[in-house]
Amino acid sequence: MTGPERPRRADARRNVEGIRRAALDVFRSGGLTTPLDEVARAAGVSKGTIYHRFGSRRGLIDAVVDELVAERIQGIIAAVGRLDDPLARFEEYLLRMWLLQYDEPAANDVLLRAMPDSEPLVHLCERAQRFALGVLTDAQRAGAVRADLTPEDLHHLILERGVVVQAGLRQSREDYQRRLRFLLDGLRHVPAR
Amino acid sequence: MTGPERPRRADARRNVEGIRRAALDVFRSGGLTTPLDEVARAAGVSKGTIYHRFGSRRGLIDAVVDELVAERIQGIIAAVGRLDDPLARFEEYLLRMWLLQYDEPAANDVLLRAMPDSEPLVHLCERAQRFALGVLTDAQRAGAVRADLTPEDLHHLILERGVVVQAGLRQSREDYQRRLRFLLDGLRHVPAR
DNA sequence: ACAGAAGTTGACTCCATGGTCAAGAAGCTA
DNA sequence: TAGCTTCTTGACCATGGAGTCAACTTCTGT
Repeated sequence: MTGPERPRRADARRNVEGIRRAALDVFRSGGLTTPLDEVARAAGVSKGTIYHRFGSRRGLIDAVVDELVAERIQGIIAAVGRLDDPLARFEEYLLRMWLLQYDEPAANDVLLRAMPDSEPLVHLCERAQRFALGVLTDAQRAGAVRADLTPEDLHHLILERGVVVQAGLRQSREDYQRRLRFLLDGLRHVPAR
Repeated sequence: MTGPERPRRADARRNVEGIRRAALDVFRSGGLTTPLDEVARAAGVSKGTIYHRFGSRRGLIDAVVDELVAERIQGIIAAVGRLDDPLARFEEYLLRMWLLQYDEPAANDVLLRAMPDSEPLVHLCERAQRFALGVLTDAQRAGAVRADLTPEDLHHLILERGVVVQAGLRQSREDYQRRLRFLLDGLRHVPAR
């Protein structure tokens, strides 16, 4: 759609790259809502330049989201895809998604808010969701996961973790992980009690 | 400590009462962080009056917190206290706290932020926590709840729900409740698997 | 080395919110 | 009802972040 991009001036190219780097850095540690002034400062550039180059906050996010999260999620899908046991696949998928959320504040923002109109993101999320659906139904068919768990539940469980992490209730990674275990146990098939 | 309160003028008394009512109303539906202008509007009074009468946002909250949440929490403690079965007590306590959070956004704010220096609140929270500890250890002694669940976990599980509800991920009360079930099931004693 | 295009800047506007205070309004008492 | 005191008001200050733009700076091709 966009024409053959007439070449930009050298300093412009340099800046765009610098801003991308800075954004990755800043967003990774502070989430997608970090003030753009900070990105600007980190890139040694003025806020105006960011707007000039990327149009808006969202533009910048779109330009960076792939490297920021998409790769990680694809990595998870790939890794889980390599497993055989249905229950292991199910639990590993959730666990890895949840830990990604803990490790990268930005991942939540992506999963939570940036979605509505970032094309590549929507695509990615759909893909993940489709994958999750497969994992879930397999695990249920194998009798490893409770039957009343719906795909929406799964989706919700992930969003929920995002919110929790984002809120910054102090908890060490170990505690976080231990508590995820509680959750997972609650999702397993309940033999008649 | 405060002297015998020389009587206030009639309009002042009327306003204080009106503001309290309005605050209850507004905070109930919007949480404790709702702009005070809204409270003022609802009370048919100017923002300045609120500050004059209550000193600060926190002052207003303190003046209202009891009627807003304290009673509800005490109600829960009382109701659960009447139950006998340890597991039922445990689950009922959590369930009711969680539903309270769903039903009243303000409850979260109370549990989450207002705490640090509101005396009555601190007191109440301590009481609830002590109660929860009893419920937990009883349930664990009875072998109904997993042994590796700590009191901190319990506390955290409640805060967590608060955050989730506050974030306003759309979910009907039914879905919310159904998902709580997953959580509770994950907390039960796990017979050797 | 210069003209003109491309790029950058930072001060500016806007908006929302918390909180303050001098001036004016209203209640109370004699 | 006058006069004193208590109250209320709403305009005002401060903060902090989003986004804009006219003026200035830096490239680049000739």
